[in-house]
Parts: sequence; C-alpha cells; structure tokens
Amino acid sequence: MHSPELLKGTLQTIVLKVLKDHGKMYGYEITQRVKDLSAGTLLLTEGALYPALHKLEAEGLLKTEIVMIGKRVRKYYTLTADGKSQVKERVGEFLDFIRTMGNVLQMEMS
Amino acid sequence: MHSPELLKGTLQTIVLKVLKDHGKMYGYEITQRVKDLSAGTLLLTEGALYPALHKLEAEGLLKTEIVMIGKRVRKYYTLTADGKSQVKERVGEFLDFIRTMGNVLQMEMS
DNA sequence: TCTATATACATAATTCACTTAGGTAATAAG
DNA sequence: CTTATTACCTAAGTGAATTATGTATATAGA
Repeated sequence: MHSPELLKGTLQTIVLKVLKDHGKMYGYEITQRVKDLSAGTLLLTEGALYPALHKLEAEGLLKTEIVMIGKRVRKYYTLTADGKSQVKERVGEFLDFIRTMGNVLQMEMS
Repeated sequence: MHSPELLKGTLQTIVLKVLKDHGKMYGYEITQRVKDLSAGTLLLTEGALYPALHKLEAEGLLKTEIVMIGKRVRKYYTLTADGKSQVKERVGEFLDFIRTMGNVLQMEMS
C-alpha cells in the first residue's frame, strides 16, 4: 500500500466524513470505499486505520457493533451524536486549510 | 506560534513556492511572508523552518548567499534549477491531493 | 485439491516531520 | 535600560503515520 505524506492529519477527517455519508461501515469496507472514491490513489493502511478507529471510539465519536458473518467477526462503526458534530468541524477545518494554502501558494482556487 | 496538524507535509512545498514567487529571501522573511499571505493563520516555527531549509539546500534545491547587515548575519536562499522544476512537481502533487480529497470528502470543489 | 488472493481483524517496532524548548546575539522602540 | 523584534541555530520529545507481523476465514482458479 502507498499513501502520500500529505495524507497526515486527514485520516480522522476522512473516516468521519465517509461514515457520515455511508452510514454503518466496518474497517475493511472503509479502506475499499476510500480507494474507490479516490480512484485508487488513497490507500489506507490497516496499521493506520484500526488505531485511528479505536481512538475515535475512545473519544466517543464512534460506537461499535460486532456482527458474525459465518465464522468471521465484523465490527461495524457508526457516528455518535458527538461524532456527527465533529464531522462538520473537521471538514470545515480542512476547507479553511486548503483556502489558506490557496492564498499562500497563489493558486487560483475559483 | 501555532500551526495545524494539516500543515504536515506541506512545509517544503510552501517554502519552494514562496521562493519562486518572491525570489531571493532569508528565513525570517519567509515566516513573515507566509504569515501575511495566510492572514496570520500559518505561523511557521523556526524549529521546523531552518531544518527544512538546510535539507532543501543539501538536496540541491536551494542555494545560499550570506550577507552582513551591519553586524548581523543574513542568509539568503534562492532556487536552483532543480529547485525550480521541483516547485511545479510539488505544487502539482498538492493540487492532485486536494482534488482527491474533494472526491473523498464529497465536497463540491467547483 | 491445493494454493494464492481477498476478506477481516489486530498490535508492535520504527520512522520522521513536526512542536517545544533552549541558546546566542544585534537592533529598535518605548 | 528594558522589552520586543529581528535573525540565526540545534536538541529533546511527540505523535501520527509506515512497515512488519500475526491470526484466521472465504473464495477463485489451476
């Protein structure tokens, strides 16, 4: 798997937003959804994703539900109320950031 | 000084692009220029900037010229030929990144 | 059939760009 | 004359990622 240096600091935002848009999802599904949405360019590593999910859960932004698929464990994540409000905040921060970067890098971000 | 998590991975791009747009500059001047361009929101720390400048110089993207201002040392940086071509590449990568993030976060980036 | 690939979870060691903290010194402002 | 600003620098610590590993089920192809 590969992922750019720029990804740093955006993983939580991505996870929260994808969960908001697609509802209940499990870890592996999130990696696949992000891969699809990014046309194969954003490949979330498991070593980054799972700790991030656990952290967001510990912070009360996500809640989990374990489901058995045959003999296989699947752990579904959904946003809590706190999680939902955080989505707006994080995405807003990201928008501010790229707006600022647009100014600093003198890009015409129509 | 304060700076967001999102800044990670963008510092070199910022330095290179600012040097391309403003020509010969010294470290402290870069921090002030970035502060101005970002309306006070992007505050480069010296602990991040100076090592980054030294690294870019070691990689041959920047060259230096030391000037005495009274009894004060001032170290001017300019882009090398390699540096100039890297600017386009790095800014291009950043644009790709925000385009991809636009898709993943389902933002309408007109 | 058995072998590789995909699915699905997880943690530990390491890396690396940053922050925080510290240091030196000249100049300007009050 | 004391503080803030200008101007350079390095070192210790942090934290979010990568890389490496481990476990195990399900599936597709040769």
